[in-house]
Amino acid sequence: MEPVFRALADPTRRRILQLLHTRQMSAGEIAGRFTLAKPTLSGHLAILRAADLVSADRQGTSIIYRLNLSVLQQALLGFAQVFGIGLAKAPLGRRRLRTGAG
Amino acid sequence: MEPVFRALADPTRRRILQLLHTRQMSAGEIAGRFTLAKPTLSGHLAILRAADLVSADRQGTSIIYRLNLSVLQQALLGFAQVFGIGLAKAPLGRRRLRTGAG
DNA sequence: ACTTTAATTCGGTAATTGCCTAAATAGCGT
DNA sequence: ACGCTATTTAGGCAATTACCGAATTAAAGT
Repeated sequence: MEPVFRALADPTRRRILQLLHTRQMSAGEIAGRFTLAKPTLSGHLAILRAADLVSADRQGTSIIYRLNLSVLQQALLGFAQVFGIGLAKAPLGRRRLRTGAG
Repeated sequence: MEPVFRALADPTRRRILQLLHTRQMSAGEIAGRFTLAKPTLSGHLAILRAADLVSADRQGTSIIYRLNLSVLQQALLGFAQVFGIGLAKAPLGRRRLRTGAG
């Protein structure tokens, strides 16, 4: 929980999570969405990995990152509960995917 | 939202919010719950104020801090919604207050 | 084995953070 | 105005953070 909140503190890392919520993505593809250098993004991804907010799997020369939504949910839930804020999984199915070129 | 997540990153500040959820409290009383120096706590409170997570009202020589629960709720809601996580206000009424000496 | 592509690790820098003690500010009672 | 209590501001220090370019590691194709 501590590393999760620490990870969420940075806006770049929150954007990465949002990006990975739409679909899984390679490190390079993620880096391409930002104006930061790749080593910088790699560092952010390492922090997200340490917080278990994302998982990484090598696929050829690429490393594919995906969001661990349940970890994020659990962290938000645990925190929100302390304040009597209820938190519930959304009805199944994500936001509609965009078709065509992004 | 940015300053809120930045504020939530520190465990001391999260504990302060939890403390203020049970009841409002003076700066000194808050400081008494921690082993940190008062100026350090004062700094944390300033950050929470800047994020609008707490409000401060002078009452005599004391300054009474109270939690802005709705701001916390809104921040968590806004963030959670992006991930399709629903978040709802709890049924009215806080955690039972402790009677007697604390 | 060499090259290409993809990502990380290394080494270093500027800015921020969290902490402290000492000093200043603010209100209240005398 | 003086002293007491409560809190913040100021000044400084060590640790962490976010960033970069250069070098390294890893996998796959030639």
